[in-house]
Amino acid sequence: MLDIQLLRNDLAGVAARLATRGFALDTARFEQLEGERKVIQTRTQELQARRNATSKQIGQAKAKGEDVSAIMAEVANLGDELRQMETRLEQVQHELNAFLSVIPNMPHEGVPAGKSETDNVEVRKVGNVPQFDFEVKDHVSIGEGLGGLDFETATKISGARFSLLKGPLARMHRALAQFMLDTHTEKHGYTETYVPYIVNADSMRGTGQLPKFEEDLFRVPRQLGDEGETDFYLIPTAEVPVTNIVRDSIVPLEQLPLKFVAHTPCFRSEAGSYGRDTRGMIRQHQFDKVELVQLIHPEQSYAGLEALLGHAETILQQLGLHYRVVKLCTGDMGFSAAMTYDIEVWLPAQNTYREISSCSNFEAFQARRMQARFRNAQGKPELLHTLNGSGLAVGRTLVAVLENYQQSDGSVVVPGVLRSYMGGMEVIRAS
RNA sequence: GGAGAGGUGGCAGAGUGGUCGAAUGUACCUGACUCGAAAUCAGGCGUAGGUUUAAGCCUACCGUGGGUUCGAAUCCCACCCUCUCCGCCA
Repeated sequence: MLDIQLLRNDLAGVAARLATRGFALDTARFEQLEGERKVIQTRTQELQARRNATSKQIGQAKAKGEDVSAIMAEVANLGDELRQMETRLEQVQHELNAFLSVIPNMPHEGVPAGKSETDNVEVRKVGNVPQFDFEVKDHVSIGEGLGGLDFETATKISGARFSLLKGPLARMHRALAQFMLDTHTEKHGYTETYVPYIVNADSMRGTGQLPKFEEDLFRVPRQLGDEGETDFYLIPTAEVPVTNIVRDSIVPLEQLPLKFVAHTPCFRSEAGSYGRDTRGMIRQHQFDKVELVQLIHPEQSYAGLEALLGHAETILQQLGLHYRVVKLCTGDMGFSAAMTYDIEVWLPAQNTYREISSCSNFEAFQARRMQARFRNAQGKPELLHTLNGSGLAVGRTLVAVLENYQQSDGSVVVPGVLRSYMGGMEVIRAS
């Protein structure tokens, strides 16, 4: 959510910056709602003040045993108008809130302007494109050849866009997650967390998945008595439960930055992605991810983003995988982000780079929705900045390892850093 | 699932219809005393919003939402959460 004060003070400026990411801000609508709000709120508060003063008089008069019927008659007339005004004010504020909550974040000045992913800017390439002296297979062929990847059975059990891992591949999947967690906690100073995978709507609103992107989520209905039926949601990323740790709270200055890492499954409906990445485990309804989250002082958030990006990159470097970092352009960024870097790993079978991590600074956008604050040097509560990034997507990392470490005989070499997590196994061969 | 207790400021804890945004204690800040500290004394100390050049004035907030009333922390209803005991359970 943007700061409403910013819209009041510099509506044209906000509209201009939002336009760079392809969002047309309805300034006329805002001005109309704001104007209405102003008039109604002032009037409402005026009436409330009068009611309060009069009621106080009644109390005092009664205490002295005086007759209060005259004052009572006076205040009786107030009631109707006040009720009307209060109702109207509530409506207008709801409308304003709904209007604000679907406005995306403003891109940081350092974000390149552009319309789509073709306008993203490559920041760096790390490592080299691996060369093969045989025809490379994709991870599906490799995995099925090894007897460890079984989409047919997964489809029987659940349906499309699910996968089933067995044997050494399942173990490598676990090894990857362990390796990532250990690296981030031991080398990068993150606190490991175990969090709920099912969350309430408030948490989804806090990080910006709701109200705009409900169709991307899996919703879990629950019955609570007759009326109070509130639905749960499966998390689409650990960003949601982890960032919401600080929702509605004030963090002491000396505790910043808070750095959390969590390994969770992620659930996405993938509505609207029919026909895309249907082969393999690139795009699934359920996948594991190790997520990095930082809750940080506003002055440090951009330095923090670079650091967090580096933490994610470390994993790929340790695994010996070639990748590149791209800075997303204004038109390609997610709803809540002010700046985003994607890390794209090289997949030889597709002869291209594929996203394996996305690291963003949300500035105060999420914090404002969540009322996540810290106590600044002056002792006043101030909004935090929030950062998060994948460190990394486990399923896609497994894909990258299978494809980049394949050998001509169909076996796969286990990267050195994973071997201790796999009982010393050096090569995965067909059983 | 059954029975009971409870949710008030950073914390503890009063307050059961009127001057209560809320006693008191504690923590914290400022000042006095002191060489300094402790103790003591005095003062200050919630959040959000509106309005104003500003000082200020005003509004809302006592788990959440509704209701009764001229007036609600206080009364009524629903819900959420916490705790205790019993049952069940990984």
